[in-house]
Amino acid sequence: MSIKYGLLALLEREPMYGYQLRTEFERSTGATWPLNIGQVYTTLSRLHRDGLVAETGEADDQGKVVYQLTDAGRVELERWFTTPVTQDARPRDELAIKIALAVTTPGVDARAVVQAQRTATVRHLQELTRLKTRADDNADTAWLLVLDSMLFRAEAEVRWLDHSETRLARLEPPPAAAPRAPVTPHQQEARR
Amino acid sequence: MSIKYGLLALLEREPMYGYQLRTEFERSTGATWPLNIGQVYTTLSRLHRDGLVAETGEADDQGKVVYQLTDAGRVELERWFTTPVTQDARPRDELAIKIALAVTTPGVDARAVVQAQRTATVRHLQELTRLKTRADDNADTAWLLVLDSMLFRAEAEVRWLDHSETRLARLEPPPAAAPRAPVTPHQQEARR
DNA sequence: CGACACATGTAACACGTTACATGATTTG
DNA sequence: CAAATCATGTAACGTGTTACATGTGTCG
Repeated sequence: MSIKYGLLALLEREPMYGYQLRTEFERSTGATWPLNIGQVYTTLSRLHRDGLVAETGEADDQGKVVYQLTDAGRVELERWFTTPVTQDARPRDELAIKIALAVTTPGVDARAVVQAQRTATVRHLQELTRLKTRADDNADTAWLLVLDSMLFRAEAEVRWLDHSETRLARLEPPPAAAPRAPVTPHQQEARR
Repeated sequence: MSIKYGLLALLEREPMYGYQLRTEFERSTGATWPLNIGQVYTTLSRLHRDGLVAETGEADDQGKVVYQLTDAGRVELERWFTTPVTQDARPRDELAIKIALAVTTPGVDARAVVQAQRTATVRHLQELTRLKTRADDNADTAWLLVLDSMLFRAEAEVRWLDHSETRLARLEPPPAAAPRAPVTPHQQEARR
C-alpha cells in the first residue's frame, strides 16, 4: 500500500518513468526501504489499470515510458494524505508476537529472547545515531524525518524490551544467581 | 511470516486444529491483530507441505484435523526464537513514508498531515491506556506485553510527530498567525 | 570490447484479506 | 426450529520478493 501512494506522490511532483521513480523513492526515504524495481513496474501497471496514472504519450526514443497522475489519481493521493494511518491498517508486529508467544511456549526462555533482541536493537540504534550525525550536514528534510522515525521507534523498542524483562523477572526468578531455595516441581515443569 | 511461526509456537504447546489455533492466537495477543480463519488453513497446508507440521492421524469423528509439530518444525521454531528481528525484515513504515513525501509533494500541507495523524494516534493511545487499566486485573502476561508494546510505540509516534512538527516549523513559517510580511511569489508557488 | 549502470518488463511464488460454500453442534 | 457458533476448506485478488530475460548507453 505504501508503494502505491509513494509512486502517486512522486508523480504529483512531476511526470516520471519507472526507473526514476525507484531512484527518487529511495532518495526521499534515505534508502531505508530499498524498492525493488520489478515492483515499480507491476505497481505502475496496476495504477494504470485503475486509471490513477497515464502515460504521457508513447515510449520515448530511449524506450522510457513516462507516467503522470490522472485526476482520479490526484483525488486518491489527496485522500491518502488527509486520512491518518489507523491501527488496524498496520501490519502485525512480529516482535511483539514473538515475545508474547515465547512466554508460554515450553522449552523457550523468554528472557533470553528479550535479551537477544535488545542487543540487536541497540546495535541498530547505534547505527542510526551514526547515520544521523553524518546526515545533519547535507540535510534532506524527508530523509531526516525518516531517520528520526526509526530512531524514536528503536528507542521505544529498547524501553519496551527492558520493561518486558522486568515484567518477566517478576514472574520467574532469575536463572542461577546467588544461592536460593530449590525450584519447586511446578517451576521445573514450567521450564522443561 | 509472523503467523507461520505463531502457529508453530502454539503447536509446540500442544497439538491443535485450525479453528482452535485462531482462538489461541487471538487470546495470546489480546485480539490486537485478528487472525483470519482462512489464513490459518492455508498457512497450515503450507506448513504441512514444507514438513513442519503433520496431522495426528486422520480427521477425528467431528471432522477436526489436529496438527502437531514435526522435528523439522521444532528446529524452525527454535531458529525463530533465537534469531532477533532485524530491521530489513520489517515492513515499510507507511506513516514515515507518508510524512516524508508530504514534505516535497506540491499542494500538500505536511504540517496538517502531521497534526491529523497526531490526533488519531493520541486517540489510539487513550484507548490503549483505557484497555490497560482494565486489563491489569485479569493479567495474562502475553497480552499485557503486547499491550505495552503498542503503548510504547504509540507514545514514541506522538513524540516523533511533535518532533516533526518542530522540524517543519523551522522550514516554513506557521500559517496565518500574527501579522507578518506578505508571502513571496516563490512561497505561494511552493504552497499552491 | 567488456563491464557496468540504465531501463523495461515477466514469471513464479509467498503472504495476507475477503468472500463464499458447506456442514455439524449448540442454544434460545 | 432458527440462529449462532464451531469447524473446514476454496477462490479470487492485492501486494511484496526474487529471479530471469532483454536491450541500450557509457566509459575504461
